[in-house]
Amino acid sequence: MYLRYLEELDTSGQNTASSDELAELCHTTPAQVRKDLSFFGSFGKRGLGYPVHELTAHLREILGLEREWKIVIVGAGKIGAALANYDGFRQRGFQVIGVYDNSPSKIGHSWGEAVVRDMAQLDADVRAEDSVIAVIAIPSDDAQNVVDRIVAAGIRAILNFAPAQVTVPPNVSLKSVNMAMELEGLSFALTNNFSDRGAA
Amino acid sequence: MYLRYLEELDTSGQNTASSDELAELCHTTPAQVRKDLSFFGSFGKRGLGYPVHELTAHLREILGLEREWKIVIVGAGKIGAALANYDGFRQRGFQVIGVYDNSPSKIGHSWGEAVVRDMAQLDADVRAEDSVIAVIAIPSDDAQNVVDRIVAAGIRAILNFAPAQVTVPPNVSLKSVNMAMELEGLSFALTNNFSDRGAA
DNA sequence: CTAGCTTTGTGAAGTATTTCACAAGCGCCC
DNA sequence: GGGCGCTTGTGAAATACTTCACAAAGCTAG
Repeated sequence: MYLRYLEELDTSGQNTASSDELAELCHTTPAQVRKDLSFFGSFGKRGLGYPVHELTAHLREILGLEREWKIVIVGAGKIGAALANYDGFRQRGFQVIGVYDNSPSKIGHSWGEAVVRDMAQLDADVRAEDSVIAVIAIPSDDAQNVVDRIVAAGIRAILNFAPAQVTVPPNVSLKSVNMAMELEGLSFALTNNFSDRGAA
Repeated sequence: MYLRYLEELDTSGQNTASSDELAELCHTTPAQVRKDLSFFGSFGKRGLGYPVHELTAHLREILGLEREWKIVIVGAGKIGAALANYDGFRQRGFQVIGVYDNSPSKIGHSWGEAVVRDMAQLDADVRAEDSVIAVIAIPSDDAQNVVDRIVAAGIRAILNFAPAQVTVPPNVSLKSVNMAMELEGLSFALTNNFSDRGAA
């Protein structure tokens, strides 16, 4: 989140940003900002603040964003199609290199710029590439099977949109986005007057 | 998350579940399960575990899911269209009652079952309904404007898919899903061998 | 070069969350 | 009905996270 705002400040031409300023942007406290950043190093200048451009570069390095990441989308249903054409990924430097499905009615069909390929090909395609993140957008029932398969194909990071809790070996990173669960969280907040100021 | 697994156990006919069992399903610890549930009441029976069916009902009540929630999707772009037709919402009992956009080329166009209506109508439509959650699926630039507008229209809960940090008054609940940020989290995990076992 | 204003980096203090560990309750069997 | 095995609910201990507060710098101006 810091990176996002720093990039904004950078393009707007601002040279330095204080922890106060970053805190306000990120809805947190100056002390929090300083502790967070100090975990990775000592980037600021006392009396001045943090050098926006340099800190941006440092954070990109820390996050591993210097490397070019590629994405394969698994599942060419509604969500998969939307993600395949979602500009946000490209804008943040993630390149969608393929969309896969195992339904014959979808294979070969082209969606936007991407052509849907057979799941069976995913293995080979992924082994050829390095630095691939898989985005799972398939029905819950198949989720674990497909995940096991792409893990076997050598994928080390998965972003899961299937509303199912999938399990991966400890050397694989997994993040899940469960939209219905988010809605249920909002339902709870409303019902109990919590006014959940949810994370980014 | 407990609710999700309890429903599964319930349909599979299991009558009781111990904290050990729930912990394993949810990738947490038995003590955590017991503390979490005890916050809301004393649902279990010592020596036996938790009554699956009853606890399911309790959790649904706690989460406010007895009420029927309605959803309006704001933005008929790729993400909006996908969400409008996403079955997961319906499956979890959320009813999509409208899709809105302000681009004339999209208004009137029907997407799946929903017809895209003019944003200008949203005010009136929402005031007529109670228990509406807005799902924001528009470009970042407009996000804050649109959010201000629907808040003014009386919406009290927002699920934001725009990759922008929006601000809402304290009596409004907001959750944001930022897909690019999730990917960057995975990038960090991979680059630093963290093997992030991300939340649901 | 010093005084004064600003802002970082960081131990220490203060909160919050998680885990431990065990008494108390429940069901079952004899 | 009493003993036994199991599992909850919960204070207390342990751990994690956030905030405080202040010394150590840097910048500016005179």
